[in-house]
Amino acid sequence: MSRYNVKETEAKWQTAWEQQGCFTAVDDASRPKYYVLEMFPYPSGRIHMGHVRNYTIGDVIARHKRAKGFNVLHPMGWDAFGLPAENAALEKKVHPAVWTRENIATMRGQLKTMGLSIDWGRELATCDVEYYRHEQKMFLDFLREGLAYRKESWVNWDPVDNTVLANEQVIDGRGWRTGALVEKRKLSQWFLKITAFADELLDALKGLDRWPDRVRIMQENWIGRSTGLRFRFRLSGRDDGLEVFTTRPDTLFGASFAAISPNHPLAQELAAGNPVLAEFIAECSRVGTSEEAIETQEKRGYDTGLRVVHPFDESWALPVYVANFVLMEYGTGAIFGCPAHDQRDLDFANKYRLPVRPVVIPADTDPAAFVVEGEAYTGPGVLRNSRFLDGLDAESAKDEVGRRMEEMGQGERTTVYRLRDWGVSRQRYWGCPIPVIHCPSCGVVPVPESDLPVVLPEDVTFDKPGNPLDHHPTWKHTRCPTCGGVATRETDTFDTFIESSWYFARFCSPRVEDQAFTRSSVDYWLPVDQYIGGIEHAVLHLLYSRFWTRALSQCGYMELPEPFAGLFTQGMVNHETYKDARTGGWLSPADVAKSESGALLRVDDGGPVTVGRVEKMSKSKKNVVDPAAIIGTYGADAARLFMLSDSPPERDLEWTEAGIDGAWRYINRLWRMVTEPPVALPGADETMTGPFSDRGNATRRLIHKTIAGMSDDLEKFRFNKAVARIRELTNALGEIDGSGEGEGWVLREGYETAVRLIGPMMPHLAEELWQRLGGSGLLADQPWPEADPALAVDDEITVAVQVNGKLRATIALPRDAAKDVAEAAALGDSNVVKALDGKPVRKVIVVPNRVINVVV
RNA sequence: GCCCCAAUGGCGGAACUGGUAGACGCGGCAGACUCAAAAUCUGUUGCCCGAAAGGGCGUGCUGGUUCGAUUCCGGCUUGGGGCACCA
Repeated sequence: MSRYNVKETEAKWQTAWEQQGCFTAVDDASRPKYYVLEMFPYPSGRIHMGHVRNYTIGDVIARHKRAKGFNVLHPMGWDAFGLPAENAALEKKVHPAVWTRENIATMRGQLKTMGLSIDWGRELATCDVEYYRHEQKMFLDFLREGLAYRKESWVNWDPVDNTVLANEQVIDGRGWRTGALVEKRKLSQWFLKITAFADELLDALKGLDRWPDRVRIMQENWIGRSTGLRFRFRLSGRDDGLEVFTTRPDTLFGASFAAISPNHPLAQELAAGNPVLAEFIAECSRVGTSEEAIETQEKRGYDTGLRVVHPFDESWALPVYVANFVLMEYGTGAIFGCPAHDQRDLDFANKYRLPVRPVVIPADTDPAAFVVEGEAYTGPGVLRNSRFLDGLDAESAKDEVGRRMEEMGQGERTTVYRLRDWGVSRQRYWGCPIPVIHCPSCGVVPVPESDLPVVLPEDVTFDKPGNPLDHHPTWKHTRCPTCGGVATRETDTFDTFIESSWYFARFCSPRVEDQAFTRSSVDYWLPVDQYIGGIEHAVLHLLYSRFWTRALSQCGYMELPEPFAGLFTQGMVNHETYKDARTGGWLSPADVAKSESGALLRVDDGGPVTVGRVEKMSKSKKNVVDPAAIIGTYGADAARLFMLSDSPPERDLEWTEAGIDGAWRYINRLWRMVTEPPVALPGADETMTGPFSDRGNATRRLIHKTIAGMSDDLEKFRFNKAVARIRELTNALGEIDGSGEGEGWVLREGYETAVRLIGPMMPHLAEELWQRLGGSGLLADQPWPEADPALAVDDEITVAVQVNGKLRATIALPRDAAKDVAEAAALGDSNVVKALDGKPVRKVIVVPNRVINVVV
């Protein structure tokens, strides 16, 4: 029995594909294109199982589309700027550039062992000046178009390290390295006007019909377009007013307080003369900048003593609080609180003993008996206790209040968005320099295009906290392009989401030097036909890319409404967790083995191990399996097969030893089957002739059903079903010993089909078997098999017969049998007669080719 | 806190648009081959009653719509993703 030599075989075909330039994409307007793109990896050091899953899925699609005749673009690059490289610099004393480039070299080598059909000639890294110089130009164009501007905004500040912290570096309100209480600081920063496209970004979601619904819903909610009323309260005892925004003007007569954000100018003004309020605002600023931190904290407020006058009742005053749950970024930074109909307002009112007055009463409820205590009522209803609104439904009441406010000139109906402009300044080293100069006399001056690129200097040190660009002896010192005087460069760098907002376009012409991409290449290749990545990018990365595409189009770079026509979001790769039963410390799967009794023990000292939950593979829980080790042992095809088997790709997948073993066994089974057939196969160049044994005919039906089914499965990303189907076919082919009439032919057809169908999933094994079956050329260049429609459907169908919805029998009927024929056959079945027990038949429902339900 | 998603045998999952629940795989059990083991192959395997034929129950919980619900609707529970400076 010969053995399948994975190592040799996989290396052999990888070399063959590379030498023949199989996957090199060439612009060719005469052919239909297909652009497959997986989200490019951050070069963290080594590839992980999430990458293996992502790139396996993408490669199956790319190879399938190639076989279907498309001109496929399938590139790879590196999202190479970012925080981890700077952390490595601090922790391991290695320069971010060195660390990043070494990681890229390692990961490129690892990816190449996966046998992906990638055009490596288009590889790019975003930390290379050849890449980021173009986004500096784009930024200057955005500036010119009014899409970029400066404003003050808040950052997390570590007062010990004197450093700006990312949200993930703030743990329970403290800096991750120093443990110091984090403060909020105001800095002048660059913003991109994504809100200018809010309506477009929202409305265009409808057209993204090959995106998952949940991603579209998440983006819709993120943009958060809502219509409401902006109006002005009169402040008693003051000349100015307080402008608030509400989406519930109907509840105005249920108001019991007004609240402003701690960052509201009025709060700042009052704090100047009020140390207690100043302290309260300072406390609020100690919570981080993230919305999560703000929304989950206990709702607290400070009564300013100010009162606002109810717009429809001069004698009605409401207290004004500074409240920690009011966001300055949304609406006007001030609200009125109606506790009965808003949960946050109710929690607040209960804490500060403010009145709770229901004004929207659900239909069929006695208004006198309707009380709101712990839970706010946010459903529909009829207005009560609301003077001129009484009796109206909530929607009409909103209109009525809006109309009257507009009449009085005290407010206006308006649309607001939850979406905020995109802050792109980062006080970090390892990123693209922002191409502006600060001049003491001219202010902020853009770097002239002729002076681009602004190159990130690599001769920096990390011995002091803060941004190394600030400490660099010469880099930031320059001359003002306008007046020629002494000036300094901006030392902030761009948010790394910028690099990932246009890399898909750069892949279209990655080597062009004087522009970001050629117009003809993006006109041909874009949009990306199928984009694949994790659901964690559902909002930010995808929304920024959609914005960037529009901004580039506005600046004349291209004419493209949407960057990604199709999107697929894959699930995570999980693994069981293990702990040392004595110390409670996490153990890696490699440190744990099953004993003869079946218990899990430590490999090194035989100590007891407790098994924890199945969780996302993470370094902190040590439940990681290294893909390189798996590929080294079982080969890329086994790893790829396991990634596609069992779990549907959008769901989480649990990595198990048993699963990879199963994939490995299947590969060897297929190898043996094709290389050691039970009878000599007819030659590859002979023409197939019948007749065939009954078993042969049945198998041929299955072969063609498998082609049809698998083609459909691949189009719909049902890779787990595709794997099940190919296994079913393999099982059936294994039943044939070749003794029946024409069975040699059936085996040849079956083996060839199976090999071609597994091509996208297990390309190395498929290529090797294709060669051994005498196939011509590379399998990678072969067209996808076509199903014979006459063989792909059954003539006879098993139909279920139910009595009152319960299954009582199954009967065999010809395909598409007439209703009366089906009904007669069903009623004649002995089990059905028995179940009917002589009762009169009231109705018979016949669903052709599926079910017959007899109702008695 | 807010937004989004998921839940089916011992396990991963299948079931097309509301029409035979459990395809395919893993694991288990029994057998073949072997001195033995591994590998491989064959049979069997949702749970309960039954010798069998067959019957009852069963898709996280709970209520509804329907001739018929894993699938649609209402209310929960548990787990996961995102929340604007992780990528």
